[in-house]
Amino acid sequence: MSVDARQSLLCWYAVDKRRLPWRAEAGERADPYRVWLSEIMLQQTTVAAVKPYFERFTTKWPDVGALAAADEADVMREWAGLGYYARARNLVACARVVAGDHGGRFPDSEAALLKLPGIGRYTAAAIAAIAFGRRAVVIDGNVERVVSRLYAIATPLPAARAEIRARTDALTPDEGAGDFAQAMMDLGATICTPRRPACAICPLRPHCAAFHEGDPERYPVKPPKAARPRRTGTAFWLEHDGHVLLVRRPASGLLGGMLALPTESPAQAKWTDAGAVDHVFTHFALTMTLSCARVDARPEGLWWPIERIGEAGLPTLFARLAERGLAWREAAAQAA
DNA sequence: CAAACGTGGAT
DNA sequence: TATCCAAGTTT
Repeated sequence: MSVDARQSLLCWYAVDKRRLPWRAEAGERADPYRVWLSEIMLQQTTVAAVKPYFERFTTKWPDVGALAAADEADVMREWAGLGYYARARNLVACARVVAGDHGGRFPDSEAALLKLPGIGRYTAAAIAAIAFGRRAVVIDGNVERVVSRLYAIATPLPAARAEIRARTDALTPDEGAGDFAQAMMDLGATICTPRRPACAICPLRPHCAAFHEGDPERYPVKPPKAARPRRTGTAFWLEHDGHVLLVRRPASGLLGGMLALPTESPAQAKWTDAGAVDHVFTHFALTMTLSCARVDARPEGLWWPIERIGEAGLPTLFARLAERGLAWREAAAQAA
C-alpha cells in the first residue's frame, strides 16, 4: 500500500508540480544556495509572500559568498516585512559559516547542515534531499497533514509526531527523496489543504484512510490554542530638519535587530498624540499609539531623511506608524 | 516541552 | 471582526 501510494503521488507530481523560482527544471541540478534561501524564507511563510523577496535577494546577492560579504543591516532592510526576523540574522550568520568554514559550499549531509544557524530538523532534511539527492525524511506542516490523513492518525499533535515520522520514513524512497518531499508538500499546499481538501482530484484518495472515514478535515487533530492577549504601547516620531529619529532594536526579542521608531521617549518635547495602530502578532495583539514632536536641538542618534522613510526597512508595525507620522506632518504643514 | 517569534490572505 | 494558518527554529 505504501509503494502504491508513493507511485500515485510521484506520477501526479510529474505532471502537476508547481513551477517555482527556486526549483530546478526537470533534469537540472538544484542550486544549494537557492534551495537554502528559499527554505529559510518559506518557514511559516506563504509562497506568494516569499516570491518577491526571493527575487530581490538573489538579484542583489547571487551566491552565498555575496551574502556572506553583505552588511547585516542591508540584509535586515531587505528582509523587512517578511517577518520572523531572527531568520535574517541567522541567514547572514549561516552564509558566513559556509563561506568561512566550508569553502563557500553548503555541506551535503543532513547532520552537517543541522549544525548551521537557522537550519533545524526540517530544513536540514529538505536541503539534503532536494539540493543533494540524499535520502532524508522531510516533515513539514504539509507532510504532517497529508500523512495524518493518509493513515487517519487520531492521536493529537504533538504526540502524533512519532507515528507521523515512522510513516513518512516508510514512504520515503531511497532514490528521489527530494522529489518525493516536494510532491508531498505540493499535494498538501494545493489539494490536501487544511480546509475543504480537494479529495475528488487527489492521487492518494484510493489509499487515504481519512477519506474512507468520510471526514478528512478532522486530521491532523490539534490541541486547542491559547487565547491571544492584548497589549498597548507607545512609539515616538521625533522630527528635526527633515529627519526622523530611528533606533536599532536589540538583537533578540520582538522585531530583534530591526530599525524602528523609539518606544521610549527620546527627548523632552511637546508631544502630540497622532492616533494609534492595531497590529496582530502571533502571540499577542498590540495597540500602539504614536506621539509626535519636532525639536530644534538634535539629540544623538540615527536620523533618517523623512522623504526616504520607505527605504529604511522598517518592519510592518513601524512602517504603519511611520505612515501616521507622515500624516501628522502633513497636517502640521497645512496648519502652518 | 512550551513559549516566543511576523505577516498577510482566506474564510 | 475573529480565527486560522503558511516549506519551523530557538531557547
